[in-house]
Amino acid sequence: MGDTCVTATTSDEGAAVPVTIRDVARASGVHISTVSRTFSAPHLVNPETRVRVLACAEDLGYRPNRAARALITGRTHNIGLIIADIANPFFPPLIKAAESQARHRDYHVFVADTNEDPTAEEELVHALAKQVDGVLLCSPRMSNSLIEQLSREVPLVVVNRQVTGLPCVLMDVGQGARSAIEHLVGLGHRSIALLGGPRSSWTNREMRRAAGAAARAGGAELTMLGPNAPTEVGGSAVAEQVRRSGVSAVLAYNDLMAIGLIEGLDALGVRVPQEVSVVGVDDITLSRLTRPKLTTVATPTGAAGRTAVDMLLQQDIESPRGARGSGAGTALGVRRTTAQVMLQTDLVIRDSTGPGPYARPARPLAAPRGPGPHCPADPGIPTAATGDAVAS
Amino acid sequence: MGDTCVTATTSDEGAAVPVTIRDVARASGVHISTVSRTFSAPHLVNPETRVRVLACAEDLGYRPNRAARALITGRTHNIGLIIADIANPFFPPLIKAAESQARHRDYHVFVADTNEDPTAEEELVHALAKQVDGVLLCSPRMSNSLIEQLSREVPLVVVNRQVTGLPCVLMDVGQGARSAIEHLVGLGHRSIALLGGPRSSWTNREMRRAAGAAARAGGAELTMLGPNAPTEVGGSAVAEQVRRSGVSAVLAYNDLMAIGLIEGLDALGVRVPQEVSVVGVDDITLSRLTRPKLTTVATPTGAAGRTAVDMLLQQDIESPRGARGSGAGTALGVRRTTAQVMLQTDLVIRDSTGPGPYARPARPLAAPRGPGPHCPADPGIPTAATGDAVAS
DNA sequence: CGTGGTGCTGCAAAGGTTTGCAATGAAGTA
DNA sequence: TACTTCATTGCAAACCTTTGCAGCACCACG
Repeated sequence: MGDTCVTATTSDEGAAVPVTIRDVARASGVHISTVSRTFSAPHLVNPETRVRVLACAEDLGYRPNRAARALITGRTHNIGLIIADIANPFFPPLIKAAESQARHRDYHVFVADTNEDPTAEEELVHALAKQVDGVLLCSPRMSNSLIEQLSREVPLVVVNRQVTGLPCVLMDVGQGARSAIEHLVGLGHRSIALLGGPRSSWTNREMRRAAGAAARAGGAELTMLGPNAPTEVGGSAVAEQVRRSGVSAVLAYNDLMAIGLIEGLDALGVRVPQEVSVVGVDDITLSRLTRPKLTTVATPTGAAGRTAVDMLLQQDIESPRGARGSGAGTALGVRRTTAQVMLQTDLVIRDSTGPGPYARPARPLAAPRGPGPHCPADPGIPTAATGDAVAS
Repeated sequence: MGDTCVTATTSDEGAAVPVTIRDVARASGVHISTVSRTFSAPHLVNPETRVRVLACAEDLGYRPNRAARALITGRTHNIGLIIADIANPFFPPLIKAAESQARHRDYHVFVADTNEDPTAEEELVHALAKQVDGVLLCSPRMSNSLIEQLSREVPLVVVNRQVTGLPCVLMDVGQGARSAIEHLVGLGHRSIALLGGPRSSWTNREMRRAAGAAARAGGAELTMLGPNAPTEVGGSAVAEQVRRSGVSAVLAYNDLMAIGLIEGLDALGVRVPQEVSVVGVDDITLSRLTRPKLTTVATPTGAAGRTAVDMLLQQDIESPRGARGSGAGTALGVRRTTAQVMLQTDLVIRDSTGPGPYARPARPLAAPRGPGPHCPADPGIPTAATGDAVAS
């Protein structure tokens, strides 16, 4: 209704003529198996024949049917990518990196969004299992045991979570949280809040652990607030609570929450960083655009995507699915190699953190020693740990 | 290198035992065709048999192989979604809506990112053609003729572009641009710049056309700047140019550019909206978080995603692919129904626009009549034109 | 008792491709 | 000449599922 305008027309149009391997064989006067080999094992066919077949194929617009190929090879050349929330700007760089890496290996990526719902996650893995060669689970919310169980159905690589026996790509948020707390303590903050994320998040647990330890070591008091939804709304919702708690600094689960919190504090008339300092995690593009610009722990999302794809593909190659010839399920334990890769994080100091109540007046705005300040133009993501960092 | 840590272990683990329809048939003592029917045509099998088969299937963990099914039915129950840039916050809501709509219809969505590259776009359509039942082309950058040609290979629905003979989902950016210009003229601006986007974008052409007409009608001068990359960088890059041009207001191709521009102007010491007013297009979440909050033309992205999926599925149902039985390609023109849906846009007035040089001093901050101001909490997206708005 | 209908199930072909094996012919070796 | 090797190609089975057709048993009706 409303002003929505709908125009409809009908037209005669030629339907797609599916051209198969048989058509190419007929056109080039060879057997279909020769055509097949022209594409999947070119070195086995006579160069002359090959060019003839290729010409015919080109001519007819032939493209191998991946479904049929998958049926017999057991490899679809697709990989699934399960994302907790595609609208969270943390993920797009990871997705892009994974897609590009996959494309280089002649793989396609199936992206699915779970809306942070563990049930949807499980359902999605099942649905994808038969049409992909493996699945990348990004920031999964389901239980470890369920993940392990699902991994028997389809090869899995887990991102942002540690599951024993499964290949994992982790970001060192522990180190990141430590740097952040040290930075805040160095600025003279002694009363700090940790704005927690989803309860079932590995990252969340890791941050609590590391931040707690770092606060103790620095003689600061750490208040745990949460769990919260990892969104701006989740952040702005606790602004009042933060103000009441009387802390002078906050480390948020991610940038989105940090930004939401700053908004919320602003609405309450609390100024950042003059009255409260805020640190985020992820270094999403947005964090460079808000006022004040966000101090945050940069996570190497692109590298994580690439590494995860590499680990998945490597794992796949070792254990080809759908073994042929042998009779009934001869599933004698396949020796599988799993690895865990930990990627470095980096504190990026911008404008949302400032001196706290216990700041030494001598050097007012001095950044603490340790993790040096970064140029905001350079995200400071290490290039280490791309594919070749995967040990066997 | 760096601090990257790699841990590797090997473990014996049971490989996935692929359980097929045959296993279920054997276990439940019926023929495979009965098992097949239990899943795809339950009403054709004896209730008793059905429960027995279902029990066995459940027991064995059987799940139909979609690839094999696709081979014979010609329908994969997947749809492809080709996106110009997944990192552009305009798209995630569209993707989410499309996925959710597809899921309701028992379809899965294959998302792919082209990085705004027309060549990648074409390649992707080809690659997807055989493994999906249809493709949603979102903001395509390739030529109309190429799109038409590809549509003979796989059913297509085009979003944010008008291609005759093909089903299209459009957002009325023309109306949006008009409202924006009228808003600016009403505020007393007479010299306005249009920050153009990619040259090959339909939205871009449409905006130029409508904005030009509206400016003429309002007695304002419109300067065209562009083409530019539809990103923050693209926006900040023209800040200097905008300042030199001496305009008092700018309508940007999208919010990302508008935000980038505001950043750029800020760096040059030009204040928004005091010295220059800026309007964006899309109403991405981000536009509510920047300072100043962005005045923008809200586009109904979610509705577009849902509508596009519906149109694709409807089209698919009419012309099932891979007709069986009939001999060689009997591709006698299939009667296909195409529709074009135009979705309404809406001007959302926030803080990045203010009075211009010719503002009437009487009512200093009065918003112009016409499109009323919106409550920022409510994006003001009309709920019209979801699936059922598709005429046949 | 014969006929027709109905409800359920089995049979077998089909879909497009890959691949182990066998066949062919040519070239090389003894 | 006879035997081996090699490169190239064809043959046919296999992958897993769907579906038109036919068979069967059973019931009702005339």
